[in-house]
Amino acid sequence: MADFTPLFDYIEKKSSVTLSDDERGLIMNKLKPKKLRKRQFFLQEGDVCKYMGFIIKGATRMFSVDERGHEHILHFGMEDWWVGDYESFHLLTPSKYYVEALEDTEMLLITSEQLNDMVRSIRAIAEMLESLGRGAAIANNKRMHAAISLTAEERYEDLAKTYPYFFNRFPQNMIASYLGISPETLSRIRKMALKA
Amino acid sequence: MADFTPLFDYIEKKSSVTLSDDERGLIMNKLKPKKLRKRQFFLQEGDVCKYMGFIIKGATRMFSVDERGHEHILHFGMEDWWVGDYESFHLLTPSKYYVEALEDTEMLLITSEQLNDMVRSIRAIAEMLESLGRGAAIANNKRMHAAISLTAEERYEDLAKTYPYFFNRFPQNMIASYLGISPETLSRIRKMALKA
DNA sequence: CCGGAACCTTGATATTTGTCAAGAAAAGGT
DNA sequence: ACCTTTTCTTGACAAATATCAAGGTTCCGG
Repeated sequence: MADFTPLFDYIEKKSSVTLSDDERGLIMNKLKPKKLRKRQFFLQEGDVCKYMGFIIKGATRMFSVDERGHEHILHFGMEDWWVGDYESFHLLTPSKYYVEALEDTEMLLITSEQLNDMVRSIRAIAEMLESLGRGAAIANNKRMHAAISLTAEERYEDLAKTYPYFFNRFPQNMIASYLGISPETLSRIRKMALKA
Repeated sequence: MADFTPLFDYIEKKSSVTLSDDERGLIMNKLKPKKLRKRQFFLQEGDVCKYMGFIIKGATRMFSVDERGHEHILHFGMEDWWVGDYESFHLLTPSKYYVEALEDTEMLLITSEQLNDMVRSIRAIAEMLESLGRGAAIANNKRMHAAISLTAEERYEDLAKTYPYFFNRFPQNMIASYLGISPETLSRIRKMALKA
């Protein structure tokens, strides 16, 4: 039996609405548990992202691979985050991304139709989505602003402040990829930062 | 008397819901027309962004200024776009950005409370916001992906495909700022592109 | 606990992009 | 149409970052 507690807590926190027992039951019927082993893929390039996943435990990365074979990490995922290619999920277009488990991961999956059902029937879900959308818009703006206005070093420092726990959890070469710089450059930046 | 037609059309298109005459009247009461002359500021750094503006006619840019005095354009705005600092608008925090008219501009302004009222009373508005949020999330992901994975030249080509009309409307140095590169680099990239 | 894989660092060098400065071209106001 | 301001281009040079290669760690599975 999967543990839905983190999801219930998350919905109530994001929506500031309490879930009834009926609603909890409904949610448990709609979301389907899924386990991924480390290195297993949740989504592969070219596939349609049929599910969004809520992470109960574990971590993921979403990345693309360019013509030269280089990987570019667009998002990490961890406990209490939703993962998946939002564009593909909503438009049903083939994804340009991979989503891969970085640790053994437990998720709860939902399809687009099921999500729409729940938005209609459960007020807390609708409000959670609004809140999620707002937060994402604000976070995206910040990250985009950093990308166009900061140097690699400043982006590193910004990330270290915003998501310090990334550094305990993800290998440095992936953090470099997330920042849009090479692993070597990140290594050198960190050496500088120690002295300063 | 301000012309609300573009806004009505926009709401109906985004929501796929038809507005009643009552709803149109309500909208006309809530949104307040505002004209900006070229170079006039809609928002200045340090101020709270009390209004979001829907552009009827004209164009704007939203930008920050760093310690070295360099400007970084995060967003352009033009007809049928909403402009303002979303973070400041929702959290009522001082903005880090300026929003400036690049042409004589006519907008319709709305406050956070008025928007909330309308979301509750007019279904089309709620759906428009959902659609807007979805579209913004998708566009943000694309732009962020471009920022971490493409070279300056590739980002230029991508922009030329996605928003070709930017080049007719905005000076090249601003487009460079939007791309996160120097005006000189953009000039050189364009020269290369002609030959290739 | 051993061996391989993944990860990190460092150096040398190449490439990309930024900076500064000057002049040319274009745009805008009166 | 003229003058001023803004914008664009070009060149020389500097700085930032990527690439390639090698060696040293650390981590993990058997």
